[in-house]
Amino acid sequence: MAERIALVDVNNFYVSCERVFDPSLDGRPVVVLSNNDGCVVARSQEAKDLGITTGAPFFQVKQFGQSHGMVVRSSNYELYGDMSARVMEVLSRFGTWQEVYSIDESFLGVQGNPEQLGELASRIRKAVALNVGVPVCVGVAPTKTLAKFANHVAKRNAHLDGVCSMDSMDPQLVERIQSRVPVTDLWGVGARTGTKLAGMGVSTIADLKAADATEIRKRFSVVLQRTVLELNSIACIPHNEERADKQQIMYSRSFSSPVTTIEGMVEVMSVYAQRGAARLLSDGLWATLLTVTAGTNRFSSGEASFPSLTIKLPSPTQDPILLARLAVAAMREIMHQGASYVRGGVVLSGLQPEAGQAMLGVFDEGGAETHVGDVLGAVKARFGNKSIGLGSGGLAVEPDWSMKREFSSPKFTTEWADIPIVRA
DNA sequence: TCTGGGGTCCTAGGACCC
DNA sequence: TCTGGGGTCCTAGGACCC
Repeated sequence: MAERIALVDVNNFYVSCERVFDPSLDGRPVVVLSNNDGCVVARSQEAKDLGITTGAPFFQVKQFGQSHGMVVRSSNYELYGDMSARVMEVLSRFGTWQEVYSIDESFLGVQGNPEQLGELASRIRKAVALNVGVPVCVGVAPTKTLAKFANHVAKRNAHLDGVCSMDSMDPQLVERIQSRVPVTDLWGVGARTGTKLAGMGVSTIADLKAADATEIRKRFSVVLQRTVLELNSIACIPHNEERADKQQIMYSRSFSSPVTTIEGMVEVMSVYAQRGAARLLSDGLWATLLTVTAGTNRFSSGEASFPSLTIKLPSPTQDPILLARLAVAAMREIMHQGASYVRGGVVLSGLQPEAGQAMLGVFDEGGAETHVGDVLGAVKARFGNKSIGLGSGGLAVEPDWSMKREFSSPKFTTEWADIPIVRA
């Protein structure tokens, strides 16, 4: 009985979620766009086959795609978040431990002989398809890095039926594959490191596996050294089943049209700070640092500018009034007269649990304001995000910089009015 | 006309302390 | 004229991930 790690992820997750509720999308090229309908962030296999790349600006591929029958969706994070929770719940039944790694990926602790591991991987796949309706691939190996690699192999070889368990593979075959796959396809090796490695004659996974781990650490970092060890079946990336405590909360968006006035950015900061405060409240956290950022268009000619300012909060807080006021004041300080901003953001960091502050709160003059935050949060939870807000954050009408979502599907699973009706 | 958002971890270097 | 060494904490920046 060997201890192994399975990496399960959903194929083309956002597209697969859309397909569950609209089967007419099956077999067609489908893309899902980023916020503001800016870039392509997810593609169906058919869209990949058309040559549409991740990150492609939508306006550049729109014409071409649509002339090939491509279907476009704006991102529907309410739907994807809910579908993700369902997938993770199903996966949790199969592991001795589970680490949810991203919205569509999870590591699982699994055990068994080679035959049992292969069967388990197939069962996982069937269970998710049956219970949630989305397709997954499963990679099983002794380390996280190799599990990611096995998953990569499962995805690229249709005859494997979405499953690859390294224990059942001929070692020579593994070696052959590793000597063909570029090192930058590996988890943890990006473009920068790839270039530097190429200069040392390391271009495939097999090359990196054969490299001297100590030397790699000297020239790169402990991160890449771990990758080398993991390729050699020495597990050294720890798993944290407990979600590590959040380090920061960021609310940052590009605008659907540029903001050029101080009043405009003041409005943005007020809204964004309140969104950030709402997340602090729901996570039970206080912030001690507040950063505001703005940015001009980095693609247009001329000097781009990205002003930002971090301030230390007078005391740990989650108070939306205080945060909005300080964010607005900070933005007034850094923004340039006459600049045309296409994005803005509020970052809350130096986070600490509110529980530790409960006793101090009694002596804290911010106590009354905090109460307002609770009320705001409760009203929003019950009547929706737009039901109440402070000052310029309480906008009854969408401002013209607010997000564009032209092709959104309904919130099939999280909104009563949007729940699909089935007639038999 | 139009180009995402939200994170993590590691390292180097400076400030400060004894 | 000589000008330590070890430690911690913080921050900025780099690299990576999905």
